[in-house]
Amino acid sequence: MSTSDTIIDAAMAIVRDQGVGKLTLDAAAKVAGVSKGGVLYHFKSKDDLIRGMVQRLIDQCDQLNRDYYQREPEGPYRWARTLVRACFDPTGPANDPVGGALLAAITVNPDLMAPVHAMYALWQDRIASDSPDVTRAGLIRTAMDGLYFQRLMGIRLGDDKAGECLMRHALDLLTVKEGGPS
Amino acid sequence: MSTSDTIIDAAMAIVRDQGVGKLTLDAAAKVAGVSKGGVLYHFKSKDDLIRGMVQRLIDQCDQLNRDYYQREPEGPYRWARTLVRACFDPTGPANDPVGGALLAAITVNPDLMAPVHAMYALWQDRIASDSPDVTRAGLIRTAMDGLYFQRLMGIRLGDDKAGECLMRHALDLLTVKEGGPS
DNA sequence: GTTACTGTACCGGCTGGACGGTATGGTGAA
DNA sequence: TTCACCATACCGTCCAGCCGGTACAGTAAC
Repeated sequence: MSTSDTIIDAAMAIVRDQGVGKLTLDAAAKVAGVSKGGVLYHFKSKDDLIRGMVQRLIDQCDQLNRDYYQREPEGPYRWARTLVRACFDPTGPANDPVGGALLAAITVNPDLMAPVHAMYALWQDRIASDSPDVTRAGLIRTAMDGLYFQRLMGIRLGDDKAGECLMRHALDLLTVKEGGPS
Repeated sequence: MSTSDTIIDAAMAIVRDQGVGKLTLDAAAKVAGVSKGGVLYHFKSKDDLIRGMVQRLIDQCDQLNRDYYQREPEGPYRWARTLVRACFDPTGPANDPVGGALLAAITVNPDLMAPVHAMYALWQDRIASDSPDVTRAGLIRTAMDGLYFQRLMGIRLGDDKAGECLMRHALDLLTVKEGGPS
């Protein structure tokens, strides 16, 4: 793994374990096993480091979604269903609040959220492209954001079983019933 | 209004307008029209100030929910419906990202989130108390968290009309149909 | 009513440390 | 010897928290 990736991993770990406030160039360097100069060689500034973290998160999420999309059967709400599945992937970046990258971005410099906004717009388009009821799909998608939010905030509402139920319920709402009511 | 409240208002305004990173004791003092010494007289430390902000937010949310609960017709999912209505209140703390208090808390010191966790548990109990399908109610509630998340992150997925649709759809899912499928 | 004392509310300067960023030195591979 | 890669040393700034004051009530004894 490249040094850049090692540094990003270190920064992610700090945010996850100690909070955004503890993310400093010194700390990231120490955890990554390099010097601060090393960090600043790969990232011109702290903003740049956070930019890297956000990009990493986006890439991971996007890759995860593409993988799940392949496995998801065709039909209406395919993208929305994909989003639900990916959100409950135990190894995905949604779990294990690696998403602290977002917290770092929005607190240090809101401009760093631009790539995230772009990605959200992209996902919105994807969902809209194959959802018979965009509002329904949007609601479920927003619920997935809620899960993300709860994980970021350290809120634990139910056990794994409750999470499983939630996922099934969400997928159920994204299944078009034959002859059912609108 | 007491000086303490004025200071909290000032801190909230700073977080909302300039971001969490700009929240310093000096800045809060300046906006509140007192000196830093004055701030530290009312709040023993910066953590203590953020504690006050979080508590204010919790109180506001709780009050809003109680108000809406009174107005909400009786029946199943009453608490869940209340939560949806309150979430779309244009004057409520959910809109207009005053909730930056949460960002301040989780970034500066995750321990400060403890009161929030407690409140979430309380709401969970309320919802569970009158929801025929707790998973359904939990999903909608999580979607409301998602809205909150999107607002915090500056993500704007649809216009006001889309928001209106989302609310109606959520309420619709919390309406027990006569003779409908389970 | 005046003096002495006490507590509340607030001011403003100071400092020690942390942190972002720079400048420069070193080192191994090509 | 050149260049990518990283280390070390250092600087300027910012900020939390501390502390010595001030103003202004009460209040109580004389």
